[in-house]
Amino acid sequence: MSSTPQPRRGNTRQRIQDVALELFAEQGYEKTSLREISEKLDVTKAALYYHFKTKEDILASIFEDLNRPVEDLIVWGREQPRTLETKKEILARYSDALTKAAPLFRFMQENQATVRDLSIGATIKGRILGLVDLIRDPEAPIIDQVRCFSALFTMHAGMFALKDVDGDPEDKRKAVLEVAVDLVTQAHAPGSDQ
Amino acid sequence: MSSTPQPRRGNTRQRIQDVALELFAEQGYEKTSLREISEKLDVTKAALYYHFKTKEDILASIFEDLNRPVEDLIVWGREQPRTLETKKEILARYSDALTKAAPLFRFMQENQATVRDLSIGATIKGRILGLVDLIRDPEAPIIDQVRCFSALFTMHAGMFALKDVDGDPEDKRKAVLEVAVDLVTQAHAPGSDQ
Amino acid sequence: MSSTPQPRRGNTRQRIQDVALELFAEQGYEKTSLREISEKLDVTKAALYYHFKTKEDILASIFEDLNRPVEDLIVWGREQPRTLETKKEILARYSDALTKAAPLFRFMQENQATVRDLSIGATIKGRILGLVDLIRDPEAPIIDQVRCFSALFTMHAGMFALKDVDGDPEDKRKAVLEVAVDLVTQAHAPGSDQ
Amino acid sequence: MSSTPQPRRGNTRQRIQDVALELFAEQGYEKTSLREISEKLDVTKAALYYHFKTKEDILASIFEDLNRPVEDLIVWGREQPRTLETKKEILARYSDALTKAAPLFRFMQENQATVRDLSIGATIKGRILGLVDLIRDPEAPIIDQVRCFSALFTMHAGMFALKDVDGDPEDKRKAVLEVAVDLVTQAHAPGSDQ
DNA sequence: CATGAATGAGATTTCATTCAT
DNA sequence: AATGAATGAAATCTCATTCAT
Repeated sequence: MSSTPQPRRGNTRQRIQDVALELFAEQGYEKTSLREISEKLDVTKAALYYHFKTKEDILASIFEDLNRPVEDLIVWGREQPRTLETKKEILARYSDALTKAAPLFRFMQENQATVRDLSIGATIKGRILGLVDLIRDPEAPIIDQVRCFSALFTMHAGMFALKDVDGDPEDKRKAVLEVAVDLVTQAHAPGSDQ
Repeated sequence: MSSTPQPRRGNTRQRIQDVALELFAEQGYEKTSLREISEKLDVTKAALYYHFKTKEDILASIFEDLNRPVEDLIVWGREQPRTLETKKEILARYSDALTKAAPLFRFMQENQATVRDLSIGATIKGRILGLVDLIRDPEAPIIDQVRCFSALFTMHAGMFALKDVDGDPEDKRKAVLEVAVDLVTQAHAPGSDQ
Repeated sequence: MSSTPQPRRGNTRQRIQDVALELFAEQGYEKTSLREISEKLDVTKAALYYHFKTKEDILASIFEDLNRPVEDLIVWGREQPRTLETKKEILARYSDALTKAAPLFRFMQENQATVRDLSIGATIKGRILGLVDLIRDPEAPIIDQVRCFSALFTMHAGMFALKDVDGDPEDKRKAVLEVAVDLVTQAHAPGSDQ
Repeated sequence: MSSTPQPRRGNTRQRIQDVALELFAEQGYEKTSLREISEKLDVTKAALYYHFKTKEDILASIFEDLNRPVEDLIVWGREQPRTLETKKEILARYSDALTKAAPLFRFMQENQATVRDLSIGATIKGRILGLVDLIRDPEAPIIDQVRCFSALFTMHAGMFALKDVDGDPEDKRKAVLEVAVDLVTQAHAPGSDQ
């Protein structure tokens, strides 16, 4: 006896987030239906709505949880002197954050159009600009500003685009970080483009 | 009479592609419905099906048309000697191609998850790898390979992410190209990371 | 052969309105689902959406069609001299209109709370006030204004509440009209309440 | 300590009824969800189920409580001689009852379709017929019976429809009552319509 | 006296697609 | 070259209700 009624554990909310992120990252936000999520969790769709107000809310909650380190990083960065050393440290920490929440960032990378007009869209844009502003100098020549953007793109895209290149993941991560650091270093040097 | 230049005559197919691309780029592929497209064109949904077999087919046809220059570029590139000069030329031509079909590439950039499992997904991946392989050396140290990827990411993302930075678009384009060229140049130099 | 595919006649829109009104009047607006309507018509739910944008739109279209006579009556009434004779004629014509579109008016009578915050709510309120203003004199003593309201309520409610009283429907209709006429006559007489 | 008059103590049942009636009257029965009620009370939905068996039961309990005076009135009326004086008194008392439980009666007025097939539907119909039977004479000409119905409709609808007419509420109430009394007086007079 | 967690049923709506005309 | 009418499948979401604790 007591076969079917599984012991409703208190971690359902977390499990929803986990499964949702997994599917969102795999298939995209719109192609992932709540039915799919609930079936994978073996609960009803309505159960999702007990824990989250909307589908969008599920994503928002995931983002808020997993993006915290980046937020903290920005806050930290703003308090530091704007030296090259600081910038390198920021890149290093960011690389770390990206790696730790890889599925979220992969998702954001691959679903920009979708995410753009979700409620988190504005937030995300803000975070990215916040980051860029820690490493670029708005007075610098355009090319140096591009280098700073490029450093971030490289880290973002590098995480996922290098899957097909073989080599140890940690090595690849370091290589990506190094390229980013190079770019920022060049951008930081005065008269960098002569 | 009939001085109003009734612009429908055989060009419906083209108009569908134009409107579709505009909406796909603006809102994303899934959030753009055939109803929306047909309403903007002032035809019925069924008319779309006279010209295209499926929604996906509309996108595929757009891609095929607008991506041709890139395809040609790859073919051309393969016939050239693998010198730094060639690589620079490829980047320059690619920059040009990206600019000329900006909405398409913006769309691809922002809808990766969607595009990935559409029929064009594999094609796209192939094109990108084809491009990368024109400029990177698979025997080179990982960091140089990353630089090559980075050069391409920079051009892709640079097109759209720099909208908020002020400055003349053509200047920005040149700056982006220069950064990409720098990256490839560094990657090309033997012993680039010592 | 040719058994199932019924010859899609061009009157589906009308049939939807008919069935919808019938069910709305019988069960109320909210308790009538689109599933129910479509099943009774032997079409799919989606077919309803080909003809109407929303559930509310179905009701609105019914209202617009069937309420036209009342609208015309108000227009007509406004052009007449504000004599007792005119008022009597208005009541007579209104009684007629109510009878001819009985299900609609029964529905409105019994679903006031629902209808109130549908898009037609404001319209309906306007029509009723338009009617009242044809027969009451805003300068008259309150009691006479009440008599005018009462005349209208009587006709509205009388239509449906008298079902249980036996007698010929046409006789009942005449009796209701007569009571309404009496009320308005009393209200019209100067010094009616001494 | 404990000076703040913690108002929850055994009165939850009452508070549920109050809030429920308020929302039912404002928005209608179906458009008011138990979630809404419980949120407004700052308790959980499950708490409602501790006090009431079903949503319908909440309404039924409200009705039973607030309709008692009407019930008593009917009982009292049945013991009185069927004189005009008695009828007038009944109308006066009914007017009073309607005013005292205005939200309930407004609710019933505006949600007839809903209430009709709830369990209280039959009860309500019974009460109304009970009232009508105190003032009409089933042997009288139809027109006089209509006058009696009309007197009641007038009181019911008058309560809410006159909101837009300006004037002191108590004055309006008296005017409505007077019209009703007039109607019943006319109905009572033998040979009233010659 | 009440909550936290969940369910089953069902609602409205949207979409890509089809096909006779 | 295109339309009018419809469909089947699915999506998101809401609701009244239950029950162990």
